[in-house]
Amino acid sequence: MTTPITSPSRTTAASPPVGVLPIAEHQGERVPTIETVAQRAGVSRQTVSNVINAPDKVRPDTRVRVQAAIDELRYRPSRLGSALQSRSTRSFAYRCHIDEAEENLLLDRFLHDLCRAAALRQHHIVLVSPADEADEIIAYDDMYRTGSVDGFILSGTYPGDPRLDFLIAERIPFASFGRNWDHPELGGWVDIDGAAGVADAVHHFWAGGHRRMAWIGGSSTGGADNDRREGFRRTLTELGGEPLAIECSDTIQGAASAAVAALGLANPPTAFICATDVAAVGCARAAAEMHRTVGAELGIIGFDDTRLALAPTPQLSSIRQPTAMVAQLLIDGLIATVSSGTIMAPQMLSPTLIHRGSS
Amino acid sequence: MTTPITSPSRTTAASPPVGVLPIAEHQGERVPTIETVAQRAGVSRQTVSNVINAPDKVRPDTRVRVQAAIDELRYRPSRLGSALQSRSTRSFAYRCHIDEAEENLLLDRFLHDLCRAAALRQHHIVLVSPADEADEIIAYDDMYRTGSVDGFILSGTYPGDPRLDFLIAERIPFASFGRNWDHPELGGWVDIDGAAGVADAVHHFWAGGHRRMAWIGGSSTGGADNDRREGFRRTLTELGGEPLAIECSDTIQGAASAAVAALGLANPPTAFICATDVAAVGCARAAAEMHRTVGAELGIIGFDDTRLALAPTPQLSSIRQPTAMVAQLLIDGLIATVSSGTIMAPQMLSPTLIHRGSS
DNA sequence: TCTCTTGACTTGAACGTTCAAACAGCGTAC
DNA sequence: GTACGCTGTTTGAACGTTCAAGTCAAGAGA
Repeated sequence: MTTPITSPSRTTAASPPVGVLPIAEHQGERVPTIETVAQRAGVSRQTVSNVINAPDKVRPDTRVRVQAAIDELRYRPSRLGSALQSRSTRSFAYRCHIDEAEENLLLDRFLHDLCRAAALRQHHIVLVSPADEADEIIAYDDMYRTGSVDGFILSGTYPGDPRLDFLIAERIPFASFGRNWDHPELGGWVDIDGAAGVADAVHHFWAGGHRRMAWIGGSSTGGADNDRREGFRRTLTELGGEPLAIECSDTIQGAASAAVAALGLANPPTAFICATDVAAVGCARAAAEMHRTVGAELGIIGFDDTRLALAPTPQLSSIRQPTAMVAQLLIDGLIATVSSGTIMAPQMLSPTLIHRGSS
Repeated sequence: MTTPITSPSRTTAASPPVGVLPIAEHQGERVPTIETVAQRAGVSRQTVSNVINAPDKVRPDTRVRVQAAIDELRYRPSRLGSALQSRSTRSFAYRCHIDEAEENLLLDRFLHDLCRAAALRQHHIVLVSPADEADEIIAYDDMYRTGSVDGFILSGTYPGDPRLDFLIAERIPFASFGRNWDHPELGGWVDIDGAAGVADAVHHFWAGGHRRMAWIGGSSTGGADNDRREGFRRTLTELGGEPLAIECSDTIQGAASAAVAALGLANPPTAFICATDVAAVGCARAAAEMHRTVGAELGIIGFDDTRLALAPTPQLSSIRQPTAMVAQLLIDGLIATVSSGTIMAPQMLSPTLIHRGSS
């Protein structure tokens, strides 16, 4: 390469672009349109459109001729043109949940699944990144009114969530990962039965001989956390055990000290069921600090089955949420909402307890 | 609420939507267009357009009249309409990097920063989620040709990265977090001087009396990893020290066992400089296992300054990348590329060593 | 008074698509 | 032999915006 080297600047001020590569469009090369293809194939634009959208309406020989023109010109229909006409952008907005304060490996996975599910249906995910809660609703309103997206995917709903109220009141299409805690009957959501997942874990430990179990979770008032903790309480009480629920900050360190304290009690738990994998890793660390062996005698089960669960030795059992399925159901549900104008039926999915060395 | 409760189904099959909420558009309510506003204000559409895009071209009294109509109707200009006309969607694609195998807290943060930076410039980020590397290029090609986005933001570039070759060859606008390793002089990137960051860490430890330091990093062939490791080697050699570079899998566990092994050597290192926070947490765990106190006598410095660095006790020093700045520069650079047709000038930013208890 | 300029606003056209209606050609039924 | 239907294709219009060109009235300069 003989291009002269532009020495990289180290300043933080934005410097003007240095010209190197001429973008095709700036070179006067026009992107082929449906009209270009039509002329090339000697047909009208509508016939080209039909070849793409309804091939059976076109005589086979015409079809191959048009297809050849499409291939030669590398024509792809403009999403803008069809969006304007069909009044649908084929894209949904999702809030970029990344908050430095919380572990969110699960939502990362969900975001990934969401993209894939959307792509399967020829849709795109557009991110929103509001500064705060009030801004979030403003951003949604703006995106919908400008026609940037057809609807919204939510996650992490909670009792009194203003986003749901807003979207329903404004009659904007949405689908949510997380039930509508206040009015589940309204639908528009897919959720995981967290209480059932925790119940599985309790039964598993009970069958393994554990009689004293502790719940360790965040102090969050979120609906999902309560649901899981209550699942723990109820199930263990039904079995005749005495539930111990411990609140701690949602960090490895916070859970670790809480677990150390619990293990120091007069009648310490022999098994921990955790609201998140973060808390579970904290328990594992506490066990190490107290020189206790994790496994049959000291059980730990996490939640979400993220990569974190694989970090300790032994690896941690965890309750896995079928995020890919959730994503697919939400995308399909939201597409249906957009086209039919009706909210999707609610769906509750069951999580799966993944067994590893810690239980 | 008296709406009849639809019992949530527990099946995994997608069920048809149950109607509850009529979407506004399906009720015959038309979204206001520029024409609606024009009629309401008794002016032509172009005047409305001017009020929005060039207010100084409109007489003040007309302006307030039109603005009142806009407010009353809650009119927002259609992004589709203007995009079609201006041939620009004001959106960029970014690949959803989430791979179950790797820790990516840094890229999460970057994604967040990217959204914010884009929003500041009235742009949106659209996600791509390709199945594999070949699919990635196909997806880019598709998105660009269909006019779904104006350009691409890349991250995690590496020597021989086919994406850069493709985008340059096809003359598609892009900007990359991570230099063009093969042809840095072509520009189009913003990167962090990883070697310089590591050099800072080495100097810091050297000044603190450490003479034997170890580098712990993944076995990745990525450009950034090599750059950082070589920065370590070079700096320590210049100071007269003897560098020890250890390769391990990029997991907490992998780094921990590598660090345990290193600490068991005849002439063990007294400080670890790590390619990622993941590796640094592994070192901290190794120290705990070997009953060594992290701090002045056993130093650890991580990379990326993610939440992970805050998990151990003491918290870990880490080399922080200014991702928000990178995001802003890339967005501005890409916007300039789209409008001018020239690739942005390369920019190298310096990372910052954040001091905490571990060094 | 006539022309020229300026400011304020309007109109036509275009961006790339698809829906709906129109149309041509051909075979079939009465 | 006219009417009808079917198939394959074309044409007009519309989606919502903005650019470019146009109109029209008022003020300035000669």
